[in-house]
Amino acid sequence: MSERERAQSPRTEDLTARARIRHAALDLFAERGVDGTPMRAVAARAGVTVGLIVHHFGTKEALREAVELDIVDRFAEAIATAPAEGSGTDVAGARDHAVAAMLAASPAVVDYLRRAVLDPHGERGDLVSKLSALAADQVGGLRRRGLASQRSPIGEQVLTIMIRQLGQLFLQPLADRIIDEFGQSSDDAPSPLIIVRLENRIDTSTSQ
Amino acid sequence: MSERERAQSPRTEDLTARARIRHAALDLFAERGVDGTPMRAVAARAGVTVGLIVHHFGTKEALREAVELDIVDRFAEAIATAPAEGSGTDVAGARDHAVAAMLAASPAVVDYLRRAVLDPHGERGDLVSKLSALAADQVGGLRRRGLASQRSPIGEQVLTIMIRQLGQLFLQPLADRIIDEFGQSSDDAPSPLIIVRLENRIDTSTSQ
DNA sequence: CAATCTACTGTACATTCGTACAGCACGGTG
DNA sequence: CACCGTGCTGTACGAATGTACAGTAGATTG
Repeated sequence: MSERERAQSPRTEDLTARARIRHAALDLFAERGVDGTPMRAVAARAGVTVGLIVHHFGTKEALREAVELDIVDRFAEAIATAPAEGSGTDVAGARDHAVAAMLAASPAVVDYLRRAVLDPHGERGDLVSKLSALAADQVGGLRRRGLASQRSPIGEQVLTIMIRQLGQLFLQPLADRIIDEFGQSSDDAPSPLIIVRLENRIDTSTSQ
Repeated sequence: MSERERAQSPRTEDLTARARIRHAALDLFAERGVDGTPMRAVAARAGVTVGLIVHHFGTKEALREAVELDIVDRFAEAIATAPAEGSGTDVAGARDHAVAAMLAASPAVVDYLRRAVLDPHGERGDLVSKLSALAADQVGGLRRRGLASQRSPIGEQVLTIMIRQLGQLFLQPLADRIIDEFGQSSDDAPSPLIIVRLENRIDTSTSQ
C-alpha cells in the first residue's frame, strides 16, 4: 500500500500495471459509469487480464475506491501547487484557479465526479464526503491563519467552494446538448456560460 | 397503443397493469438507474410477473422509452394547465410555475431526469431531445403570438428555460449532501438556495 | 358451442458478470 | 542450488439478468 508509483510523466506506457489499471478504470467509469463497465473492459483497456485486476485490487468495489482516492489526491495536489501568499481572497482565488486548471486538464475526473455526485449510490465512504473533508481542511487552515471569515458556518463555506466549482462543470454538458439540438446557432455564437450562485434562503415556504 | 388508461386519480390500485408497470419502472429507474434495476424488480414492485412486462413492452429498452414518453407527457400536461393569458412574462411565469409544481410533486421525475441527462445513451430520440423539442414548441408558440422576443436564437431561450428549471433541482441534492456532512448547522439554518443563471459569454479565454 | 383474442403466469436458456483459483516466469535471498 | 514472494495469465464457476416461449383463464365473437 506504499504507492511509490507517481512519477511526474504519466505517459501511459511507463506506468505500473497497477497505475494503468487505475487510469483505465477512471476513464471507463467516467465514460460509462461504474456499473456500466465490466472489469473485463478495464482489463482490455489497461492491456492486462482480469485476474491481474483482482490480484491488485481484490474487488471491483476496491478498485472504485482506489480510483476515488486517486481523484482526491489530484485535488489535494492541485491545491498544493497554488501559492499560499497574499490576502485570503488571493489564496482562495489561486486555489480555485489551480483546481479549475486540473479539472480542465482531466475531463475524466469531471465526468466521474458528475456521476458520483448525481448517483446517491451506496452512501458509504463517499467521494463527496472525502472532497468535503478536503475542502473543510482547506477552509479550516485559512481560518486558523485569519484568512477566512469565521462568521458563517464552515459547512456553508465548503458548500460555496464546491458548488460553484462543480455546478458549472456539471451543467455545462446539458447546456451543450441542448445547444446542439438547435445546431444553427452553435457556429456564430459561443455557448452561454453557466453561473451557479448560492443564496441564503429567506423563507422556505414561498414560491417553490 | 391507444393508451386510454389515464384516469384522474392515479391511485396505484386502480391502474392498469401496464400503467402500474410503467410507474414502478419510473420509480425504480429514478432510484437505482435503468441498468441498476432488473426487470424482476420492476415486476415485483408492480405486483406482476416478468413475463407480463415482456408481453406489454417487449423489451427493457422499450419500457424505458415508455417511461420517458410518460415523463414528456407530464411536462406537456403541466404546461397545458397553466393559464395562457397576459403578457409574455405572465405566460412564461405561469408555465414555469406549473412545471415546477409538477416536478415538486413527483420527485421520481426529477431523479430520472438527473440520470438521463448525464448518460448520453446513444443519440437516439432521447429524453433531452424530446424535452428540448417540447420547450421549442412552447417558445415558438409564444413567438407567434408576439409574446416572446424574436431577437435571440430560439435555442438560447430553450436553454434558459431548461437549465434554470433543472439546474437548481440537479444541484440541490449535492448541496444537501454537503450540508449534511457538517450536521451541526442543519438544524438552525435553512439550507442555502441554489441559483442557476445564464450569461452570454463575452470572452472564452479569460478566467477559468 | 367453437374459435379466437387478450391479459397473464411460470419456466427455461443463453449470456454476462464478478470472483476464485491453479499455475507460470522470474528475481532476490538463504 | 533450493526456496519463496510477486507480478501475471487463463480457466472455471455460480449468480444474476434479459428474453423467448409454452401454456392457462376469461371474455368476446362467429
